[in-house]
Amino acid sequence: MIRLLVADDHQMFREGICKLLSSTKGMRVIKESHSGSEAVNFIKSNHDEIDIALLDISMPEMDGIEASKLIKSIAPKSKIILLSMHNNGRIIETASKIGVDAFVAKDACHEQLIEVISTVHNNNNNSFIYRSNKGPNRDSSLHQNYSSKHVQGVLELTKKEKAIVRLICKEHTTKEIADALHVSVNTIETHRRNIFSKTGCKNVVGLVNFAHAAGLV
Amino acid sequence: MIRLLVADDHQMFREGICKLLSSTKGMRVIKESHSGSEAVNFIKSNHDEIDIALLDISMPEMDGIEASKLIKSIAPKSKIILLSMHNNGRIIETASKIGVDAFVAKDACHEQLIEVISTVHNNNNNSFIYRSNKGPNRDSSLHQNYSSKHVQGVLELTKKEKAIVRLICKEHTTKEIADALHVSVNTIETHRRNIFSKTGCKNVVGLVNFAHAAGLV
DNA sequence: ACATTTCTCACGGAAAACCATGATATTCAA
DNA sequence: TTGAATATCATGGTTTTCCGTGAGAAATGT
Repeated sequence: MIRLLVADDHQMFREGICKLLSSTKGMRVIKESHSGSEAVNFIKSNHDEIDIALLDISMPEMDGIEASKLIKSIAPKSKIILLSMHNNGRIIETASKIGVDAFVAKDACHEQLIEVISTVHNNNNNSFIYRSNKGPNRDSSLHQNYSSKHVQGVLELTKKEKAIVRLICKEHTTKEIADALHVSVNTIETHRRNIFSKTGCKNVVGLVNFAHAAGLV
Repeated sequence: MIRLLVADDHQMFREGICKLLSSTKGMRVIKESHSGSEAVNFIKSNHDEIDIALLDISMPEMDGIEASKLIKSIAPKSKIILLSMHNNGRIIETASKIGVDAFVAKDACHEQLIEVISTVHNNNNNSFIYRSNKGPNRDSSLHQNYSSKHVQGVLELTKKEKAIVRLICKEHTTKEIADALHVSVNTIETHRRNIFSKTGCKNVVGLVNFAHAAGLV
């Protein structure tokens, strides 16, 4: 019996997927969560009750990537499968780097998901599984403009950078953000440049798209 | 027996919701579609087989809004319920104006959806139903800056405008878009201004967010 | 055929974004 | 404690966006 946790902020999707999984032989949904932090808290106090956590990338309070890192640190035996409706190549890369076991796009069918769950459950070689019907979207990587500093694998944004991305996505200008955070405009501009470097975006437009795919908004 | 059509490009969501609906007494999912155009085509050749169409806003080829208009014109008796993960106030407004019967956010639970389906089915007074657990997001409407031309109810973008929005969302500059469409930069700038007016966005960032909510990307 | 909308283009100007580069202070984990 | 990563700030310049305004041509629908 594979014991599952399912976290997704869209209740309708969560209920649907849980219904599908629950009616699959050998699987049981132990816990449904509406946010990353709720999922992490559950696992923190119920160490050995979950075999695999299915986490949506895009969630409020704490996104799937952040939640994955915490879960891997507090319960290293738990397997993690990320779900997402976007399939941004960079995010998939990040996921695999932080030890996530699989990435399944929501355009996959539920049989594929079930197959991945089984494989992950029976698999101990730490390989990374990717499933989608469209293939990873490499559009954004066309615009890669890494500075030499970031050539190698710095794929994650810092907390401050994430906060700035969120403010940008709320239509705030650089000046407004600088005022809000009580720092100089120059500082925010530097952050912006670093963020572009890390995410491979050409401009704010790409950044907003990235934020949607990464669940930052 | 309420006969349903369910259209959503994310197969996993579609399967889940269909499973939930199919196991509800009095409801039957007649047809699943992965795009707006597929849904429209089915209804075109199967006029009287569908009572209610559940359409996701965000779909490739043809979005839910576009599909709604076509369905209402070829099968006026069909009821339409729009589903969306975002709940942008402006889009909801548009939906109600074009005669959609209900708007249900994906953060609602499936009981709410079922209740709305029943209500819509038994309702002939053409009222518009809205269901979400968060309430419509009015953030973007804080930045309303309608020009006098558009004060009254021009809520929809033209085909060209939609095309331009899509290009903007692909990180193309105004000049690039002008070249691609073989028109002057001034023309694209005018389009941009009109688009901002219609959508109430402050800048491209807001526009990209709108595009995501409206299913244009 | 006529009115409305849509699409096209132009000019001038202000604001914001974007780029390159370099530098110092702080924080934090090894 | 000592690097490494993070966060801070600066200077000067180019490009792009954003705004207001006005207006003619093309397409569309009634």
